[in-house]
Formats: sequence, C-alpha cells, structure tokens
Amino acid sequence: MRTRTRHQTDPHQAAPVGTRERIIRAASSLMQRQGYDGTGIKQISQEADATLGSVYHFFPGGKQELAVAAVHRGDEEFADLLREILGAEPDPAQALVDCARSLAEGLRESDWSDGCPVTATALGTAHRFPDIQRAAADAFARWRGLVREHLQAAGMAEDVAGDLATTVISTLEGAELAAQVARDEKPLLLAGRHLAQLIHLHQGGASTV
Amino acid sequence: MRTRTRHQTDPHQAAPVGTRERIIRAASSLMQRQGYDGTGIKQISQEADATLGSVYHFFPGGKQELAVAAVHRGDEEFADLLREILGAEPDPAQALVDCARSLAEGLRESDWSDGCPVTATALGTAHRFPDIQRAAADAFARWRGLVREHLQAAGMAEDVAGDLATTVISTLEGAELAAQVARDEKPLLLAGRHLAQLIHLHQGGASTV
DNA sequence: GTCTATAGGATGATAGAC
DNA sequence: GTCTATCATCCTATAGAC
Repeated sequence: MRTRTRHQTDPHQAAPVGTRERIIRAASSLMQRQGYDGTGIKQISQEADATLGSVYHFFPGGKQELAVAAVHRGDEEFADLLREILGAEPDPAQALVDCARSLAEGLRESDWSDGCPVTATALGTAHRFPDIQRAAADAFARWRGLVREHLQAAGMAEDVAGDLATTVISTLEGAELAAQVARDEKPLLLAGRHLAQLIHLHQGGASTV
Repeated sequence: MRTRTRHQTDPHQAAPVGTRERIIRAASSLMQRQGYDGTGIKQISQEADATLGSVYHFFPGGKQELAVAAVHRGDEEFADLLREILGAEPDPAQALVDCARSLAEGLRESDWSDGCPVTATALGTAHRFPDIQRAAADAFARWRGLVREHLQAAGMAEDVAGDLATTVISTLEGAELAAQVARDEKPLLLAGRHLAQLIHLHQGGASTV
C-alpha cells in the first residue's frame, strides 16, 4: 500500500489537491469557456499552478488527451448534478423544471460564459479526434440513462422513457446554448416548463398547460 | 448607378461569384465545421480561391469581422430552410417533423460534421467578441420569430406561440448537437416527434402519443 | 515530479508593388 | 482589387537539468 498522503479523489476541494487533479480542473474549466482550439496548454498550466513539464508528465498524449480528460470530468460533474436533483424530487416533471432552473443559475452566475463543458470541448473537434467524440457521446448517453431511469421509476415503460430521455437531454442542451447566446435565462425556464408538460402527457395525466 | 456586372446576390450559385461572396461562403463553411479558433484566415483564403490580401481588403476588421459575416450567412441560410419547410406544410406539428428530418439529412450527408453554423462559430467566442454574440443572438431571435408566426397562423395565441417557438428552436438546436456527437440521427427524429406532440397539446387537440 | 529553455511550425495581420 | 513577402507573436511539443 502507498503512503496516500493525498490523491484520495476527494468529492470536492479538500485542502491540498494533487497536481494532476488541478490540471484536469483547469483544462475542463477553460475549455468549457473557450473551446478546444481557443485554449492553450500554457494557459492551462498557469491556471493549474503547474509547469508545462508537469502537464506533459501527466498527459503524454498532449492536448488531445487533456481534452478527453476534461470531457470526462464535465460528464461526471453534470451526472452528479442530475443525480442530486433527480434524487431530491420523485416527480420527474418537477425535477426537470428544477434542473433547468439550476442550469440557468449556473449560467447567470458565470455571466453567461460557463455552458456545457462537454459541448464546448467536443464541438469542432469531434470529426478530427475520435477519442473526444467518443467521450462526448458517452457523456450524453450516460445523462440520458439517468433521466430514463428516473422516468421508469415513476412508472413509465422503458422504450417510452428512453425516447423521452433523449429529447430531455437534447432540449436542456439546446436551451442552455440558446440562453448563453441570448444572455437570458428565459429559454431554459421555458424548456423546463415544456418538458414537464411533455412528461405529463406521456404519463397520461391531465396536462397543466 | 454602378455598372453592376455581377454581385446581384444570386440566390444560389450562378456562374461567376464575386470574391467577397466566395470568402464569406468559405468562412461560413469552415467555421461551421471547425469553429472560430479552429479556422485560420489562410485556410479560408485558400478555400475561397482568394489571396490573403483580398481577404483583408474586403474584411479590414480581420477574423472577427469575417466571423460576424459568417454567422449572418448561417443565419440567412437556416432562415431560408425554415421558410421553405414551414411554407410547404400548414400544419405546424408536421412541419417541425419535416424540419428535424431535413436537419438529420444534412448532418448525415456531411458525415456528421456540418452542424449549426451559428452555434459552432459563436460558442467559445461569445464572451470575447460582443459582435459575434450579438449576431448569433439575432439569428436565434429571427428563427424563433419565423416559428412563432407559423404557430400564430395556425390559430395559436401570440404569447403561447412565442414561448413554444423558443423551445422549438432550443430543442432542434440541442438535438442537432446530440445527433452530431452521437453520429446518429435518432435524437433529431425523436425531437421532431416530441415537438409535434407538444404543439398538438397546445392546440387543444387529441394527442397522438 | 518539477522546472527552464527552446525547437519547429503556424498564426493574425501588415506593407507595398503591381 | 490582387498578389507576395514578411513581421511579430503564439502555439504544441520536446530535451534535459535538477
């Protein structure tokens, strides 16, 4: 067994964070705002308080490998947010309203600059770097799975829930994009409300239009 | 009055196209696939069969001004597509199904590389270059307006139609993104179907679930 | 593991002849 | 309007000392 001084993959920032972790966080954060090509490795190393040598020590694959790690991190972060919100609200319709509101808050608090980390990194690189495309596809699939499970838990059939979950992720993603571009949270709030109506419709309940 | 030899802004490529027009097309096409930072001016000039001097002659503002022109072009192109599809199908629900299918075809035919031109160019640059952000916001607003008008023409109240149109654009945008990342047209086809259901719900008609 | 220095190439933009 | 040459800067990645 190692000495394990740190590196225990603490859930959120406990005192000292390993260099590798800091690099991943910096890469994910910067690529979320500036995209893959808009983010330099030098900038990442500075933001992470690491030297260029350390970056290439932990990520010999260079920028491409860093981007894959950043996408994975974004994947996990949004999955955690989804689990937290869905876990707190058994009614899937209301849970999606909460989810949209949460995304809107994050956007507004960052002055409309922190959108979906996966999208920003994968857009424009997907067809050049298959690894990044695959990581992004995995992220979308995982999020879809979380939503599908929640819909099934509320009594929906698997195939219907799966189809709806796909559209839920698409709509949240697109609404976050629209909100970011318009610098206005309205698209996200409307998306939450309309998704809730769509869920109600498929639950066979009375609609709340 | 000028001699107007060409430059009549021909709807689609009629024989000789002006240099300025070729540059805009190249910029729009390349940034659609590679984003703003992933596209070089030299690459644009080569794709446009123009010299670097010509590019800076027509666009003294450099890359930023080129990006604004590219976003405007993408705006117009998608607006034309929307007008064409909505004009051919009076039923808004069916029109949206057609629209989603059309987007899916474009994606598949380009091997999942030609997504939304506006999104790819604006994402990651919006908070750095206000001009680009504004052009992208204008595009989204225009598309939303076209959908809203079509919903109103089908008898829907203005405020309801406006809210729905916002979500329609968000969902189409997000589904195109999801389809691109997954290299699968399913997210778009499901989005079309679900949007149609949402429209039906707000028309008070019997749902076709 | 960390650091500095640097190679080798691409970038946005400009100058000035034609 | 078009072209070529070039500047100054930035980039990814590597080498090698510590």
